[in-house]
Amino acid sequence: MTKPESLASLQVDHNSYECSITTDIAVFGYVENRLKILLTKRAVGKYTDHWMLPGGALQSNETLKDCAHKVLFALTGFQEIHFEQVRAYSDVDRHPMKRVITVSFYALVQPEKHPLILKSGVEEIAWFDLDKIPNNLGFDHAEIIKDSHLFLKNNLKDRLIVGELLPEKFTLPELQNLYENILGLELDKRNFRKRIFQMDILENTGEKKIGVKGGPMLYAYKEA
Amino acid sequence: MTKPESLASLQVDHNSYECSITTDIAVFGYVENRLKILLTKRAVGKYTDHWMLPGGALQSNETLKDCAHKVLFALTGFQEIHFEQVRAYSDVDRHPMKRVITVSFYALVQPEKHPLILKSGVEEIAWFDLDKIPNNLGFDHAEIIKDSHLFLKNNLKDRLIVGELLPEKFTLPELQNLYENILGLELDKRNFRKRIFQMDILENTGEKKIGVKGGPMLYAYKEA
DNA sequence: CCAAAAGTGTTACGATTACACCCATGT
DNA sequence: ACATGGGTGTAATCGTAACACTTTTGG
Repeated sequence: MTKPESLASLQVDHNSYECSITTDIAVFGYVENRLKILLTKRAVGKYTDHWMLPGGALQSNETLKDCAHKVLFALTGFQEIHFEQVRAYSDVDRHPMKRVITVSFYALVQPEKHPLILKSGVEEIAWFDLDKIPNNLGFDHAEIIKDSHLFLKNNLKDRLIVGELLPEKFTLPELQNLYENILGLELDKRNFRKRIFQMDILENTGEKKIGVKGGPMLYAYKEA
Repeated sequence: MTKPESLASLQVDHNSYECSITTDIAVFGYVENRLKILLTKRAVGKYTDHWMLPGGALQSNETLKDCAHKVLFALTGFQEIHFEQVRAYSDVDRHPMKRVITVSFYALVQPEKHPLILKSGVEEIAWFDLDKIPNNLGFDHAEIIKDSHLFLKNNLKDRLIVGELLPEKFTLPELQNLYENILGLELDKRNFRKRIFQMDILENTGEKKIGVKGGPMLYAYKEA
């Protein structure tokens, strides 16, 4: 015999338990030859004196991805960013005020294209080196960052989703340094070039980057 | 100037929008030398005449994983199953009655250890061959199954998480067949054995499986 | 002109693939 | 006894990793 009340609770109806949902976004950027993550201090709420990921509440008329777009725009002004869902976090006590479940996303942006401005409700905003993250982040955001970084690493193995992190035209040493930053290891120059060229995704622009010794060629992603 | 109302809505407080949450579970099993998935027909609710994944509503005092355990136990009696989170689904109209977000999990079980019984609230329950899934599943469960199967395939590449799908002692041809079913391709017998033995995770029990021609050796996962 | 960084090929190694016969068992 | 499936090794190929010098440019 199964308890009838436990079965009733399985079913979604108008009396079902409901819960607030947020999205938190791990935005990675590549600044000063280092992979960074975007953190904010918020003007209101519980964790006003803690750095945390941009994040905010889901509304009734939007998907989680919509919500991520909205939230990031409201807190940073960033628009037309590509997101990938990472996972959901549901510890009962993860939010100090009430039960809140969060779904995390990651995004890759070029900081040069997206200057940091203080939107209202945001007290501070800054890029943090991945190994210099404050150790008193709000909520479970340290764990979310760890998971998102791992996700990014794993995605790098297969595809080359790094486009968003670099300017339109970039040099191969810049791309290699980015890979090394994401993966946290050093790569052989010649083998790296071989691999990238084999992928057949870059186009030599014919231009050289000036102001850099050696005069490296500038590449861009192929059309089509 | 940012609109103040959009910012207010970001913050989680006592007036925040709340929404029902469910977990749906893709339970894979290995029956009659085929990889299968467990589907149910429910006695109540919107989709009574559709097959669907076991799933149910999150309560206030449980994590998503807790919920998955509870739901699967209530609908099948299965206990002590290992779950992995796959992803969240949040289309606004994915549930016909009201807004419901679901987080999917996958699990691997041995059907022999978990005979199918009809628990109350369940009208039918059965293992379905992955390529013979009814085409009118409830909700977005077809998509969830597709994603979960992909997740399983990808996990197989690295680790050997297949333990739960086989009895304690099994033969190498059985293991190979399982791999072939999950991956959907044929593997070379000798190369497969080489790979598995290199992993150094199996222990030869010294016994032979009887009732099978050729007299195959039985293996078990190593301790420690 | 010197220092610093970019660019370029080849070889060695390990991993993966392809492939065919004998042996053990159940019927 | 025979048919069915289990078990075994080697050679060829491919992908990956190791490695040093020349060229270009800025200072």
